[in-house]
Formats: sequence, C-alpha cells, structure tokens
Amino acid sequence: MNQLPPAYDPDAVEGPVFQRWTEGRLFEQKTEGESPFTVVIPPPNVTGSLHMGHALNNTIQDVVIRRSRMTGTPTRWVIGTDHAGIATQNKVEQRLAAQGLSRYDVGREKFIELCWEWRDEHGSIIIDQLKRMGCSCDYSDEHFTMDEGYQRAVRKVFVDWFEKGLVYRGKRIINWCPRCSTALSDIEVEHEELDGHLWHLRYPLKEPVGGRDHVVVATTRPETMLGDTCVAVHPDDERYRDLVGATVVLPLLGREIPIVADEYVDPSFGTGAVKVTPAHDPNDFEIGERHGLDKINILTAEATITAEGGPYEGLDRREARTRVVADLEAAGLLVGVDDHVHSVGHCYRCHTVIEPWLSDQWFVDMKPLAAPGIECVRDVRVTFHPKRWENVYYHWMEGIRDWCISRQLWWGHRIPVFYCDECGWQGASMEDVEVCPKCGASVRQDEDVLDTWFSSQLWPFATLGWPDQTPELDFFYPTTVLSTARDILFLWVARMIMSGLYFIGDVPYQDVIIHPTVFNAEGRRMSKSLGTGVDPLDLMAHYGADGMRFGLMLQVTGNQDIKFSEDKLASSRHFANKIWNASRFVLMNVGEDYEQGEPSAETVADAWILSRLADLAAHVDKGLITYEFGETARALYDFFWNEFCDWYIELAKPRLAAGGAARKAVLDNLVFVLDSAVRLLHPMMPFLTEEIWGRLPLSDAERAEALMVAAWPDPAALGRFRNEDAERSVGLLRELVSSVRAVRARYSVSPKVPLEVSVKAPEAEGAVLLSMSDDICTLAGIGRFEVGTDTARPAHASVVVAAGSEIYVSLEGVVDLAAERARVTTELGRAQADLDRLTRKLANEGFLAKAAAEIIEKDRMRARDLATTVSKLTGQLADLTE
RNA sequence: GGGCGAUUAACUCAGCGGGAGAGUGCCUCCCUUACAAGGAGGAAGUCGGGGGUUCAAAUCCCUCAUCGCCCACCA
Repeated sequence: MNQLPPAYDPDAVEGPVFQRWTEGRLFEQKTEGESPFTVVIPPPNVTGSLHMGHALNNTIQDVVIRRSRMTGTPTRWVIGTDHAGIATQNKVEQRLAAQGLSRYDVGREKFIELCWEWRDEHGSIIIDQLKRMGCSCDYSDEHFTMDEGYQRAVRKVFVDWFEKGLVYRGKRIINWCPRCSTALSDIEVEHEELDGHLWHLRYPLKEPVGGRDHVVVATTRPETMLGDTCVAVHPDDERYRDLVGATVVLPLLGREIPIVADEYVDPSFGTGAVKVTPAHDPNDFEIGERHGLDKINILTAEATITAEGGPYEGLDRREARTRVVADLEAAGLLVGVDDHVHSVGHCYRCHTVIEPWLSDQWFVDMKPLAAPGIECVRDVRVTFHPKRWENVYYHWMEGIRDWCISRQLWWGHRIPVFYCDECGWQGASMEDVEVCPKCGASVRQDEDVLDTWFSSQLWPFATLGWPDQTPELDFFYPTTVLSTARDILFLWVARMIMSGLYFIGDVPYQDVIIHPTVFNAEGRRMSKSLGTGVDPLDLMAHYGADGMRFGLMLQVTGNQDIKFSEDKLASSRHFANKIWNASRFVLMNVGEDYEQGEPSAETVADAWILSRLADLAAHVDKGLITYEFGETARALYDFFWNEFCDWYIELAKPRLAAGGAARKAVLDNLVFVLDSAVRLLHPMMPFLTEEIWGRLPLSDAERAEALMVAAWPDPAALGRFRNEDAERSVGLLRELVSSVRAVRARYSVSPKVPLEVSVKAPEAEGAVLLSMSDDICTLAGIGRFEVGTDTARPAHASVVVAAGSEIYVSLEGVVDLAAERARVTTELGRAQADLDRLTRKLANEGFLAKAAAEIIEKDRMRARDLATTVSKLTGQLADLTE
C-alpha cells in the first residue's frame, strides 16, 4: 500500500531522490536527436560557496533545463568552476601568511602547486552545494578553466590575436591595486562617491611675470605633486595667457617645470590651472604626451613613495599625503581646502583604493571585436531578457575601450610570449620557446598571467572541446540560454559574445537572462563580510531545497530586484506540504487493484478541473519559454491550492465514498490531473514531485524511468479539455457555496448544523445549480435545498444575492433583523454606485462610438446583472423593514 | 554629467488601457476521517504628487518628489 507520512519531510526525500537520478545517469548528455538545448553554467569560483545569487541563478537554469529535458529535447547543462586568479591567489597567500610566509618565500613553482592543492581541497564544495539544490547538471563532465585542454584554448586565443595584432603591449596608465599587486581592467574597478577635499596649492614662479609671482592649482590628491612635470592652463584663458611658457618651481622638491597651454583644461573648474602628473593620471598622461614631458613615477607597487619623492621616499601614500599637505602649509603654500565629493576607484576583489599607475601591460584592441558583437544583438541572433538590458549592452559596446589583460599574479594562464634579450626578438607561441629563433640565445617567458576573464570568455566553447573540432562542439554550440547576474554583463557576457563570434563564427547563446539581484530585507546588498547575507544552505535546511527554489521563483519579476522575503519560502514550504497531502489523499484512495483509465468529463466538476488543467499547462509552458518565472510559479500555486485542493478534491470525496463506477471515474481523473500537474511543477520543485510521481499508479504508457525524464504535458493535446460552460457552472457553484458559508460564519452556526437553503434563480442558472445540488449541499453543509424561479422568501431567513440568484438561508431564531438590514443596505449602496457608474458610461456617446463591441456588450451585461441585484436587494430591504 | 528601474492593503510584491489582486501578518469560528505547515469567513488600498492623451488611465505621455542601480578620464 502506498502510504505517505502525514507531513512532507524534505530531508527524508531529497537525498534518496538525488541518488536515484545519479544512479540512473539521468544528468548525462545525450547527443542523439536534433536541436539540442544547452546551458553552460556561469562557472562559480573555486574559492566560492553558495550564496543567494547562485541559488537564484541556478534555480532558473535548472528550471529551463528540466523543462527542456522533459520535452524529449537533447539537453545538456555544462558544469565547472573558474580558477579565479586573484581570489584563489589571495586565499593561498593568506594560508602562507599564517605560517609567516609570502609567495616570494616559496617561489613561483611551489606557489602554483599550492594553488592546485587549494583547488583540489575546495573545488568540489560548491559543486556539492549545487547538487544539494537539485541542479541537474551533467556532473560526469566537469570542467575547470585551468584544465589542460582549456589551457590550450586560452593560448590559442592569445596567439591568434597576437598574430592579428589585436593583442599588443603598451606603456599606459592602468588601474593598480597595491594590495593585490596587480593591474586591473577598467571594469574591474568599482567607483564609489566619497567625501574628499580639493586642496588649493600655491606654486611659485621662478621669475615674476607681469607682477605675479605664483600660480594656484587645485588637486584632490596632493601627494601626486611629487610627480608633477608641468602646470597646464587653457590656451584661451585670459587670466593665464601671460604665464604660458613661464617656469614654476615645484614646492618641496624645487624641480623646475613649465606652464603649458592645453585644451583639456576646463577654465571654470578650480582655479583654471592644473598640476600635471603624467605617471599617475590618465588625463595628465595625455597632456604629457602632447607636450613631451617626463613621466615621473612616484609610487612603488605597494603604493609607497619612490626615490623620486626625495624626502618622502618610503612613506605610504596616506602618510605621504598628510606630510605633503603639512609641509606645504608650513611653507605658506596651502591656499585653502574645500570639501569635494568625487568618485574613487576601488579594487573589485579587495576594495583597496586603486592607483592610476604607469606600467607596461598587454592589451586587447576591442573595437574590431565589438562591431560584430553589436550587430548580432541588433539582428536578434542574441536576445536579452528583459530586453532593456540590450541598451545597456549597446552603450558599453559602442564606447568600448581596450582591455588590459595582463595581471602581475602567479596563479593563472601565463602569457605565452617569449623575449630574447640578446637580439630583441619577441613572439607568442603555442609551444614553449627555449631558444631565440633569430640568434639562438636563450629566451625568457613573460612573467605575467592573463586576466581570469580572458579565459572565462571562452567558456561556452572551450568546455565543448575547442580548439579541437569535437562532435560536442558541433552538436551543442551555440548554446541556448545563458542566465546570469547583471554585474558581469560586461566582464563576461559581452566578451563571450565577441570571442564566440570571432573564433567559432557564431554567437555563444541565443538568449541571455539577466536575473534580478537579491538584496536583503532592508534593500542592502547581501554580503558575507557585512553580515547582511542569508546562507542558502540554512534556507534549505529550514524550507527544503524545493521550498527555497519555489520561494525564489515566486519573487522573480522582469523589472524589479528582489528584496529577499523569507515569507515566500515559508509559504512555499507550506505549498510543498499541501501537494504532499493532496497526493497522500489520492494515494490513500487508490487500492492495490487500481488500474489507471482514461480521464473523462463524467461530471461538470470533472470537465471543469480538466479545463483548468489545460489552461495551466498552456500558461506554464509559455511562462517557462518566455522566462516569466514569477508568474509561472503563481499559476502553479493557484491551480494546486485554490482549484485542485480546495474544490476538486472536495467535490471528489462524495464520489469516492459512493464506490463503483463513480469512484473509478473520479480516481482516474484525480490521478491524471495530479500526474499532469506534478509534471508541470517538476522544474521548480524537482524533489517533491519526483517522490510523489514515483508512487502514482500510472499505466505503462505513462510510466518513465523517472519524472525527470518523463514527458512534459503537451498544452496543445490538453487543449481538448477546454470547456467554458463547465468553468461557468463551477463558477456559479463556488459563488453559491461561498455565500452560504459566509452566512454561516456571520451567525456562527456550527458546521455540524445542516442548513435549509432555497434559491430563487432564473431558469438557466437554476438548472445548473440543480444539476449540481448534491455537490452544493455537501460543500455548504446544506440539509434541504430548493431551487425555483419564484421561490418565496421564508420567514427568519438571511438573504444573499449572488450567482444571479437570491439565496435564502433559513435561520429560525438567530437572524438579527437589524444587522441584516445594515448589511443589505451596505450591499445595496455598493451595487447602486456600481450601477450608476456603468449607466453613465453606457449613456456616453463617445464610449458607444469608440469602444470595442465586446467591451460594450460586457458592460451591458454587467449593468443588467447589477440592475437585477439592486432590485432584489431593494425588495429584501423592504421585507426586512416590515 | 548621462541612463535605467521603482513608488499599489500593515509588510513583500503581482497586475501595465476597460469590473483593485496574491502571499505573509491581523480579526472571528472550526482539531470536518489529505493537510492545524490545515479549513471556513472577514477587516484592510483617493494604485507617490501634479498635469496631459483617451469614450475610458494603477496601466500611455510630460513633470516633480523620494529611493535604488549602472555608466562617464568629476584637476
């Protein structure tokens, strides 16, 4: 016998169900068939552990993947992790620091070995957490961005772009993180508005000009004056015209620097005179280039002052600022300090303030790559969901700047460029180079590694075997949909599109889902370090994996970020339990000898639930195809709870009790509807549904190895069950039953006391109600039920106008006439107001002339109904007054 | 400086041109033999302010306010 425990226990179900999926090898890729559906997971960092963003994003991916798999499409979800250069290196350095060591103490080779050890120890943590969520990735084929094959792919990309001249080396101002000790690309810098100061500094002239002996400059970073090589003014600025060409003596250091004229200077900002530090500001660098100035580097890699800073050498940048300002003030050269809000760049990995720093780095020339990347979205080969993200994408792509790809780290893909110091040869190569091909001297390899995102951009095709032309690449590329957080739209999504187009000649995916960001209840970013986060593992412990998944899906909308609400998870857990118990009810009624038969519309209730099921299947199918997860979750919730459980199961009970053919027919329908609905729910609640489905007494035709690979309900085929008459009839039934229940509640009549109800209804409605009178009596607890076209109002009755009828509930000795009068008066007022508004609308010629015919017709019907209601209520009020 | 999103019931949010919805919370009643993680009933909103378009606006347009986010070489 199929006996379920009375409450759903996720802990008892999830483990065994996942094990069944694994043992059945149901996650593994299938390469038979056509038009495969492929998703590549945004590879989590090996250093990572599951956070709410992962929980949301991976639920979304699993939902679309599971639906696809059930439709019989060859479906594959590619899994793997990212080596995460900076993050992993930081972890390993921390580990070394605990032993009082730095990476330089152990050396490059040993350090990389330690990184691999870290990966071996921690890399599976996040994968196990995805399994805990029920994600149906192809775990048999896990990838890593430092795998041997992947390394070959990265090298191939670099060498190819190097040879095409798209990769080049240059001395530029880059973003330097002094803590990570590496360059960063522009989009790895997070800008933050901070309250700072604008210091006004007096720079003395070497010789007075026109009676003036100084010029005042303004700066937000006074310590950089140590690297100043000129002062710039606008060429048209009358105030400074005489000073152009004069010489300034740089305070504190005594260096003589010129005053130059440059268009860049905005005369309206500050004093109109700018101190220029070409080695520490991108704009100043440009000015320096134009005027042939020296570029004096005053900062070391650790952001301490270099020997160029004279007496300030060795000071940290903060101390240097304090000392420089103090010394200038002592010398009477500090004119003033204003408060000034400006945005300061921080490292996206460690939040240290970055320094613009002049150094030799490798760059990718992005403009030629961006053009096709823009084109493929314009011609809808790639579509963003929600669509508005396309504008954000275009904006960035159109203004794209070159990408600094070299990192001064050890953990990562080492740049495959070799230099000969003897003859100056340099080259990039797929194979390591030992000796110079020109002069035969030994060569050295570039010390730097590539930006982690340089390898991540290859994820959709490097995981499929590229640069080899593998069958997998041929079959699964391009992938179908990429789901991701918006903060890596530029870092990752855009670059995958560009590299995919360049190397494979096709877009990497057709659809891009940019999912909402999960914030905490206060609307703040969830963050472990701030203690504002919620741990998905805790949530799963409380609500089950399905409860968490469904609760998240309920919160997904197309245009709003998620202020995470644990309430939704609680109601999802209740929902899971509700489904569990509905299933338990059905299974309790199914005997050993039950054999599944065809569903059939034996009664109005059957026709109704089958019609509702058809509607649900259409909604869910469309909702998942168009990535409307919140709406889809709500449709499932409403169907299961408010239609199947609240009404259909209740309507089924008397027939189950009746036995015989009636019982068999309703059982067939219960099993069919539950089966179909559970299939539709499976993508969002995989564990619960798998467990229930496995226990359903299905015919061989409906059976499958597991629900996970069972057939997705076909909305077109279910369309045969659509039945508007049945939906209207059950609508009347529900209205009548609810009205009677309301009367019962109003007078606190125990549910055990049967009521006497008579209904005065028009012919048509009356016939429908009569045909369902058994159901009505059961659901409303009615002992005697009469329907007629001219039923008289009994004495001592409470009267309700509903379902187009007057419903009299006899309540001898209980009815409070004054209360009834008050209630009827209120209802009458409301109905009259609605009727007045409608009447005015229907008298409006503009409305009659311009509104759609069906709208007018609908309003006319409503007006008729309201007029009936008003006259009935008026009659009742008269009765009650007598 | 530019752009995007939000503002609907106490809370979290759907709805996005024709009758104001859900979940949670709250109030009343009920342990009815699937489920008290439940059932039945109920209270609760001039849909941010102001203009406009339209026969009709929570829904479209403009504007203001507030909150949030993104982009921008903002000495």
